[in-house]
Amino acid sequence: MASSAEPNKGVSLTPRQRDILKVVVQRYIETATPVGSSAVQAVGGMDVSTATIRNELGALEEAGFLAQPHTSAGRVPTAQGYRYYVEHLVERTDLPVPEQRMIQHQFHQLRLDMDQWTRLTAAVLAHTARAASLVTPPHATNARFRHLELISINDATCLMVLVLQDSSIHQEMLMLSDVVDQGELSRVSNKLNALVGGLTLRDIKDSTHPELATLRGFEASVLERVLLVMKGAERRTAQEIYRDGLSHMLSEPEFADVTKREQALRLFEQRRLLDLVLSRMLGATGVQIIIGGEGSQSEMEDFSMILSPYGVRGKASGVLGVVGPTRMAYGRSISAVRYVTELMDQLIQDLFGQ
Amino acid sequence: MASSAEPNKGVSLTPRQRDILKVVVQRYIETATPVGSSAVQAVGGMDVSTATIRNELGALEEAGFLAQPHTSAGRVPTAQGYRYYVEHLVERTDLPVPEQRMIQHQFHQLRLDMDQWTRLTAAVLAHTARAASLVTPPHATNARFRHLELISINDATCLMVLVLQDSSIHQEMLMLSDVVDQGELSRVSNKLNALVGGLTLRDIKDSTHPELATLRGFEASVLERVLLVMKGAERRTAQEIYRDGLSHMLSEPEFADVTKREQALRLFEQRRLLDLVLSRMLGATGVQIIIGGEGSQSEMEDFSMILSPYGVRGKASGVLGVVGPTRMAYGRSISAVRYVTELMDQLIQDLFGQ
DNA sequence: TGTTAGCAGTCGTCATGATCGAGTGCTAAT
DNA sequence: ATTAGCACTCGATCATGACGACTGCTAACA
Repeated sequence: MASSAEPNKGVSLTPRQRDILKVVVQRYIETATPVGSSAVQAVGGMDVSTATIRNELGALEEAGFLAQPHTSAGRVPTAQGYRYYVEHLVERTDLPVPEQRMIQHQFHQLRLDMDQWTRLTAAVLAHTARAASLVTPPHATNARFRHLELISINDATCLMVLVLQDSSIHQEMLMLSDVVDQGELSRVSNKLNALVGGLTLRDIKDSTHPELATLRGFEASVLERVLLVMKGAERRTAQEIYRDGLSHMLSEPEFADVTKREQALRLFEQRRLLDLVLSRMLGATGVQIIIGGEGSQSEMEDFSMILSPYGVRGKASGVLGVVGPTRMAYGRSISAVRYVTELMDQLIQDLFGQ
Repeated sequence: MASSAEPNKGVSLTPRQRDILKVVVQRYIETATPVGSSAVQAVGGMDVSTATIRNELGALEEAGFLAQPHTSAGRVPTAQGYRYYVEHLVERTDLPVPEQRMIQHQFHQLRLDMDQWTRLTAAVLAHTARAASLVTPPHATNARFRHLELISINDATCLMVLVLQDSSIHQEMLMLSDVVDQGELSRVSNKLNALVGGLTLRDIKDSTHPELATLRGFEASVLERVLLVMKGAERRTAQEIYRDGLSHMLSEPEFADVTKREQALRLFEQRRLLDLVLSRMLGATGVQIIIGGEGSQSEMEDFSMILSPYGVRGKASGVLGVVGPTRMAYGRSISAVRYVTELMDQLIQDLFGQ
């Protein structure tokens, strides 16, 4: 299920230490306040004394799983502590069946286009995980030409609508150097449809079709633009990242602080960083958990992400997941991401599966 | 420029009172702290004593333009005070020319589709006004059929792509009851294109064309779906409201409070209320200023909006503007909204103008 | 009559300091 | 290995009082 950036060192925790670590993490996730030895005893139903627990807590801190904000405070999980928790300790529960039903219902209820569909996914995910969600629309990794339409807007402009095999739609305004009327536009688009219909970017470039080489000025420039768009469609994670549930994240107590809040908003509004992380996910398998921005920019230090690629690899796939503070409800979020991923896999399989 | 929900009663302020009110509002917008008599004297360069100013402040409070948070605090503008300010007192400056240049540059630099265009508008507006921005993509009030394309996805599904005259693109999945191959789909779309191309919703309904009445099962159901989509395109403010610059708003001091922050996020995330306000704007002319949610839901009590319709009325128009706390920088925001509106008017005129 | 100086009074803000208690680590006994 | 006990640390809370930013009012003044 989870990636492991670091192999968690030569750690071998005793069963009791694992119990204690689990209680500390769960309790801290719940209350957002440092967890002391007596709380562990009470909540965890331990039948050892607080002193023993204190010793164990000390050991866990020594090993790097816990930290103390200040001398007389309880313990707080470190990134490594969370990592161990999600890998070995968290219970992998399924979403309650009624909730599954409700979600399925929402998807089947509406006839949707891809964008609305993606938006709905983001909303459902945010609501279910009670966290901020991210979803990229599904798209193919190999752009394959499906259909081109050129529509005259005015004397100097036309609208180019390009549909790819993954049913993604790309539109662009074309500035014309000469006046070209709709009849001519239709002729050009028909010709190109016939010539490159069903081909991938590579196919087109490698094509030895005699007519391709002899395209005239305007036709050639349209094709060039088409190739550019197809290239863009392959490279980009997505035209847009759909987001929802920001309010869930910002009502967490860690964001009472102004600077923390601004950090969160920057992370969420700037496309740059998200693009980076999400596009990396496209190559992965299964639910990935990134804690404290492991490996990537320091801007994500205090955030965790639970992400998963979805769809049919190559044909129509995207990434979905949730973001939150490192102290996020991993259990619930993982369940939600996993379930929604499976659902999307299913839906896309039905549409694009061979 | 501005709408006036209330005709500002029988108010006649003396010149001095207007000066003082102006200083109080400007100063409060700047510092977010109540403004006292001595501050008015210092900032406003008044050559009367603080005592006199106090008298005037009392009068302004009496008249409903100012309020006191508590006995020994300075004055704070009321909604009515802001209203008077934006109607009579605010200086209508233009955006500095270098800034205008930068904005123009951004728009001309990129070849864009409508959605990217709208997104850029939101970003520019947020950045210029240093506030949260809202933009709806331009669309025609009378949906006019332009082009239909049906694309087979699999045996039971096809993708319907509908382009309207305003160059808005609408896509939808169609579930087929029978297997229909691409050839048949093309035949149907060609037929419909020929039949209803260039017509409005009304035209189509009123049409007496003999072939329209004799459409068979599948063809009829496609047309029906087309009409549904066109209807939807007319009614909705927009498929999507583009938002940006939320971080600007949330870093205002009034949103340090958790409940205020959640109120802001609800306002921004929920489409319902925004839809309502924005669609009302489509019928208006010029920059509209809504202070403290005047007239509408109480959920907007502490917020102001500066909105403006843009585009070519009927052919391709939308709404853009900014949102902020009632204590927002009206001057700058108004300039920004006005300038961006003019720019968009220009751009759309170039594209769709007769 | 409009303006102003002066003054008593209100009330939030801030720094101070005492108290409380949650939680620790250590030690010595079991 | 576990545990009871204890001294200690340190943030959170709260009352206190000084401060000062305001006010409104009154009485004198131009």
